[in-house]
Amino acid sequence: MSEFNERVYAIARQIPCGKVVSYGMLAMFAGKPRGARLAASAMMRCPDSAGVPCHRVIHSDGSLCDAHDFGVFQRESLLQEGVILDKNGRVNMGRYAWIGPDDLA
DNA sequence: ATTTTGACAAAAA
DNA sequence: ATTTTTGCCAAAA
Repeated sequence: MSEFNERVYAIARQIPCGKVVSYGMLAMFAGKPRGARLAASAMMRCPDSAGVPCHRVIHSDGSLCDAHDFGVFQRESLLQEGVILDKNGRVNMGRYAWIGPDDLA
């Protein structure tokens, strides 16, 4: 597994319940400022064994993922964690965006 | 080796 | 505010 992917998973595991991050931010925390799509590819593997809360990673504009099947799972998971979605089904990033991993602040 | 393909995102329109 | 275009970068075809 690439160094980048490892870091992506390690960081994603730190996302607290009830919070979310964009693929872009996640990529940035993992050291690849322009790797949003790569972070997405990594998440799509979403190793359950690694306990990665892949449903907490969404689009930078607060909208959820387009892939239908995953999108549904993601919406339900977030709602269950108490994340409120606006009438357009989007997350208020100002309120729910995760600040970043411990070893970064 | 070249082209296509994403669970993306910032910029332009 | 919403839709389209452009740029991204690794993996798969």
